[in-house]
Amino acid sequence: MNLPETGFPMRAGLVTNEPASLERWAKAGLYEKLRRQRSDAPKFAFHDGPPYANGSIHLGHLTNKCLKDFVVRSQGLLGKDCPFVPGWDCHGLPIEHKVMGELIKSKKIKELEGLDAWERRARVRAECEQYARTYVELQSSQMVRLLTLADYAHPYLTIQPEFEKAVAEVLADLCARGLVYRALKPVHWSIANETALAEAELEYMDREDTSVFVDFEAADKEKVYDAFGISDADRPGQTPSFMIWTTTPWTLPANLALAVGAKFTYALARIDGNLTVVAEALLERVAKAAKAEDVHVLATTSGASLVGLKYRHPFLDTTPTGQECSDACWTVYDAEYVTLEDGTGLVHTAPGHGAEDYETGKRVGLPIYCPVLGNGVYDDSTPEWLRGQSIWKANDAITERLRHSGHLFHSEVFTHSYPHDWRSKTPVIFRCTEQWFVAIDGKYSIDGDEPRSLRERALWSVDASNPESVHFVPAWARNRLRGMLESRPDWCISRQRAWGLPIPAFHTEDGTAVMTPSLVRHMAEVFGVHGSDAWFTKSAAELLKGWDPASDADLPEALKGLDKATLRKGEDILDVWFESGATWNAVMRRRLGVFPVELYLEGSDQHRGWFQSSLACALGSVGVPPYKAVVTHGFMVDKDGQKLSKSRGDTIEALFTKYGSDVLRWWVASLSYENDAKVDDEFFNIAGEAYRKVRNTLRFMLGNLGDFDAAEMVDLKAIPGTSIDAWALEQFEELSRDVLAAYERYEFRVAHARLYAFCNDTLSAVYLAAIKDRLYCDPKDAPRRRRTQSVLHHVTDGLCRLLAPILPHTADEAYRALRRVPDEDVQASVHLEAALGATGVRADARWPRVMDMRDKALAAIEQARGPADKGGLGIDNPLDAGVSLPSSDGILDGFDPVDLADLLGVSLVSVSPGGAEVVVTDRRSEQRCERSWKRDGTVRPRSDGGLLSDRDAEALGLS
RNA sequence: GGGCUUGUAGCUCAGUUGGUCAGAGCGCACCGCUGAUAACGGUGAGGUCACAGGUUCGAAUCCUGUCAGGCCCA
Repeated sequence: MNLPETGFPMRAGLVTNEPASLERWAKAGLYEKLRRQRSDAPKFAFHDGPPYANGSIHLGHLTNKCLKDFVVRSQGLLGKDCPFVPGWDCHGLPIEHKVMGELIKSKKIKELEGLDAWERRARVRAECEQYARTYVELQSSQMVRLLTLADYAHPYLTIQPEFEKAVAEVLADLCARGLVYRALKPVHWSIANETALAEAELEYMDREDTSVFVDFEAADKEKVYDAFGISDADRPGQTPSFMIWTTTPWTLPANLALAVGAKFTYALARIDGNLTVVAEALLERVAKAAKAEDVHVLATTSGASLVGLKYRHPFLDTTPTGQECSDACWTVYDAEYVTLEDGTGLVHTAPGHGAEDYETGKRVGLPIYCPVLGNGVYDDSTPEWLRGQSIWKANDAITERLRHSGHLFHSEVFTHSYPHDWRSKTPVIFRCTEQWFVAIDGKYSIDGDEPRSLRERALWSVDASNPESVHFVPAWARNRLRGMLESRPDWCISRQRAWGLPIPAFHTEDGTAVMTPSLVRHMAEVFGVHGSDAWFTKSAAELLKGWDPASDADLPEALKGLDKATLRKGEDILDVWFESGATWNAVMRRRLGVFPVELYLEGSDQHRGWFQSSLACALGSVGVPPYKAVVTHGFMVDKDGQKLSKSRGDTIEALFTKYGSDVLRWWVASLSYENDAKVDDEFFNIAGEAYRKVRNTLRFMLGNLGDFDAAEMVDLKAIPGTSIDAWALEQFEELSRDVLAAYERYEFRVAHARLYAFCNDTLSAVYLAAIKDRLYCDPKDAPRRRRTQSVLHHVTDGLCRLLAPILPHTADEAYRALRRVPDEDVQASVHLEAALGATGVRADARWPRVMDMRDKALAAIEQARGPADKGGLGIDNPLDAGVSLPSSDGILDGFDPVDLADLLGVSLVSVSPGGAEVVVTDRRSEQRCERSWKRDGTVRPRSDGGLLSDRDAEALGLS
């Protein structure tokens, strides 16, 4: 008897054995070795999007990191060279915020307060860098433990000088295209610290404010009456007003427009004598608030018919454009954000003091007017009675003024939740500041092509009718990206922080910003050599050594003679999205020398993030999208499909030790990743079960190859097509084709399902069951046994390779077990292999029909198991049965009856050429071979006294 | 509130351009094997295809709306 024997254990012990594999791969230098080995192979350029270097890896990263590794390893399997440089996003507010918090907590902040602004920033940056590097280390080790294959020895970090240089290069390109401009934009502003604040730096606290209902007199009363359809005879002589409600009276000096909702209904009403326009639905509440007694509606009309009407400002005579409401200012517009929640349904709009107001202002062409200085007082553009006054005090002054001039309908004090500066705990305001923008609609031309804007180029690059368009998986991702591109406003790329890449702009003494392409290119070189810290430690003159204003063609004539020493460094840093948007340049184009890249693969949130920022940067810089294909995956949700709570569940380390990476990866491979995936412990357990099944199939095959040497391999393509070995081999080659095709299309779920089904159905249930008899009982060297082992070896080898992208540890373990590689030999690895090629074997074309007959026969055998009164024969063990198979039109001609019997698990099969039905017979009266347990009709006592069949007697050398 | 997206057996999912199936795996139940054994094999039960309308000779598959989720905005 040749029973299975293998060192490949049934129990995986992933918790200890995976780290051993990692160590082995590290010793062998697997990543570098693979690169060398594939140096002449076609390249597959795959680019890692940088996760943020903050915190530990969690479930959300699991899909992303596994899917990426599936790509890397499956491309290797397909014979490609797929270098993969992992990256981290290291700059940005979350880290700076965290670091500042720690500095405050540890009182170290006090040490910094005495320093000058640049020194202080440099110190904070040093802390931030340390913080980021700590998390890069942590995450990197976790990703390694997840068995992902990447150049972890040489990651890209957005804080590396060469990376910073590459980002600045892209910025220089955009400048050269004329896409970068400076303009006003409202931001959260802390008056106490005179600085812009980000969302994360706000604390919402209750605050008491005065809210006012203000009447804005119509500029042309007749037009208002027209809008309400009031006939000439019915028109009152009085001039009607538009009533607004605001909680920030101090922004009224900056009022430039009113907004209404086009689809709402507005009433022209007389409220205690006031003739005013208010949303119909809010009229009652407004009247009640002011305790008005006499309310009478004259007429109603839609918001749409109010659009375009003009009004007079309650206390200003001229707009900031110097005109008297003949321009775009002081007009009623339609805006989507108008609601009937509260107020009057007419919204006071000050583009310099609100985000939505700003958008409206941009849309209809209003100036972005902000009469408030950084320290919170009005500037000289305001009326004398406001000039130099603090806005908080002005609230009262303005309210009083309105009251006296009869514009104040009502005012009341009330408490609401209001944003405060997290450090000074003082209320924050919206204030316009100068920011850097990338123009989305500015046309430019590259290499003399037709001038088109970033938006046009981006839309075209994702347009399905463009033959060179980006490929999207899943297909709807195209629409999602397009929708966002269509509506996105200009990109604000500046931030008022320290932890980031400085925007290399300088300012002349009169405040003019200087940032020419060649100046930025010069600074790119400086960053490349000294890192961006140089911006904080060196003077403008030092930084600009080597840049000659006189020969800078883009510098206005007036500035050509400027003295570099008089320039002041800009204090803005770049939006981190700009940095990650330029990774293709730093990592792929400059470092690896490939552009554009084959594939970007990220979560669906990156439609707004990385996919878009990368596209904008590349189109502006090179004119070509950075990626040829984009794959997106969904998010992790809990068991019930709800958003995953941050505090939930296990740490990633706990998952490693509880299940092992191969099990986690097997689970990820099973996901339809384009949708959201539910996570739960139970699912990992299920994945573990499936993993064990695959493992056991491998183990059984390895066991039966324990005495087989690859040198004994028979010529596979010479195997007769009617043999079950040819069938199995062909099944494997079909599997291989399907799995490789699925890998090529990033359909890991399909590959996963095919592999699992092949192990269970094709192998475990059919082929392995059928060949057991010959493997166990044929003489060791019998041609039939060696032939089967040859196929088994080939299939095992091939299967390991196909599994390798998903189960890197287990596949390698099995691959090495198959070759009996000693532990100390670290070189052999399945991950260096490509998939097996086709052998050219041709299984008989009748096999599908033979398998159909097998199904029928199995059903008949199942039937025969039942007791006699249920039409059965009472046969429990299939080996107690014999089967006669019908072979109409010669379907079974040339097939070996022993193969057929093994395929059915019965003792004997006879072929009946004229038969029509499968006939099962009871063979329990026949002798049973002690060795093979078959009752094949040749069993008789042998010379040693045992009851054996002919085959088994021969195997034992008995007669 | 808007853009994109999901809702098919207890669970995870397949179901191409509307008309042979309402399918697979897991789980569950029952049975076999005991020379893959903390394994292996076989059989079976389970669904008004989220809900409500509509188009059609006919819809899980097309349209509209509702409900419940997800991502990103507002």
